[in-house]
Amino acid sequence: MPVTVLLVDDEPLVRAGLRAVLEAQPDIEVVGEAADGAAVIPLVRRLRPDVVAMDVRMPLMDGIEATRAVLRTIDDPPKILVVTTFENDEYVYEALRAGADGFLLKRARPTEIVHAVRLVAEGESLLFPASVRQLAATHGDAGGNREARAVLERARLTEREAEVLRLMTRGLSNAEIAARLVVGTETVKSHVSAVLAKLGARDRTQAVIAAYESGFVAPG
Amino acid sequence: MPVTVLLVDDEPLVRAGLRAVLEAQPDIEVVGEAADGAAVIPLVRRLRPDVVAMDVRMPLMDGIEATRAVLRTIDDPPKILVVTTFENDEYVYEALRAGADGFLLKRARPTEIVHAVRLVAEGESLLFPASVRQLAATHGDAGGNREARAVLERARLTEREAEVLRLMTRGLSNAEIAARLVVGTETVKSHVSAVLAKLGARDRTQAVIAAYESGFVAPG
DNA sequence: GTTCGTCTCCCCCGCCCGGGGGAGGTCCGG
DNA sequence: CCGGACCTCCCCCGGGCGGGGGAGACGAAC
Repeated sequence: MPVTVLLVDDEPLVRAGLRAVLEAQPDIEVVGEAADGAAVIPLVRRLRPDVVAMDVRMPLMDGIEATRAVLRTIDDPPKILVVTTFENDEYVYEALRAGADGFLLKRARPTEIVHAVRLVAEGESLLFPASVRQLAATHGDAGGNREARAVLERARLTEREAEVLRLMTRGLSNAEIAARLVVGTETVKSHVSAVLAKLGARDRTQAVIAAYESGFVAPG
Repeated sequence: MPVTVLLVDDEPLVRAGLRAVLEAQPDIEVVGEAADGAAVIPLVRRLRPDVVAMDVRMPLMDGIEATRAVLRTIDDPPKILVVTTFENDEYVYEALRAGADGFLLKRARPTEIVHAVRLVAEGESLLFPASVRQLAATHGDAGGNREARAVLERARLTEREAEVLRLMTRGLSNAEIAARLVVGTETVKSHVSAVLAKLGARDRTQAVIAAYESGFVAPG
């Protein structure tokens, strides 16, 4: 069965864009749209979407409030994918606190958008989707770190994946990790790929950054 | 003129190995050997080597003491390249404090050894030579960070290189950095290579790790 | 007993990365 | 005036990396 998505954004253009991108996927179905967070609750009750793509900034009720409302009033709530325009949107931290499962930049490429929807639908948390990892890297606020750590935990790396990530943060290559763990390099590649996917990282460097920024490893 | 090196190690075998590796290079010349730190001062006075490859653990006077002695009593002192067997040798921090310019693991590959000698001879500090970067990553001691930071400063990245490193720590690819700085990707590659060389990093991931471990960038 | 998650390994493939070496430009200081 | 440092760009080249897809083995949970 396909992944069902509810779009919540005050701009019709953005909704149309998201719909076009997502509907192009055979396994994703957009089941509804809303122009404001205030309309979300009844729609979620009726449509029971797997994922809600939620804009942060909306006129009546913003994405943070709407996220809180959904999680508070709906049992077996849908996954919340927060959609934001700006990288340095402090609201994303609010959304994290509110319980959002992932983030998405509006200017993300279609493949990234699709990827993000699938990931959250599968129950994986998107720690550093698209360029939000850059936000984490730039944001000087100390409070943000705690949330990131919590989300990393929710990313639920398996034991082996966590071990591989730890060795990545030591600067080891795939071959070196393989030697250290006494497995084949192909195995390591599998784990590394899993780590990259779960962290929303494009390459091992971004994964290591995510590890530092989230407190998975600490410097010094 | 060639780089002149003085070998200081209590094990003849290690000295022979280092000599063999270094003498194979046309631009490197081993001008002397000593079996203990206690013999270093007069030898340095007489031979005036560019680099002293100094073992840390020696019977009479260890490498840290010898390093302090050399820097204290010799004007225009040679560069000190500390040679150690173990990755987790707390002594390397002592050596850093004492003013050593670089580190070298005995099990490093010949090319790495040669590379390290050339680098310190050129006045570059080896922040994470060979696998000492792994030490920095594992070592939980908070005190170690200050030294690393100091050495990073001594690595003297140019302004442009520092900027490139900063963008690397944001997870950007060479192409993305090029776009950001409005230069060609080949230019970025040059800067990246320079950064890797100065930090003793093998790839951008290790460079980012070094940046975090040294305090060049801080998480959160 | 069957499903599911995890760990393991395999193949193919494109591409970015990093090494090596070279070269022109500016600007500053000796 | 002439180095020297720095920034810029170029070439060639090999290899590691990451994506995609598949598959077998094992133990735990249902």
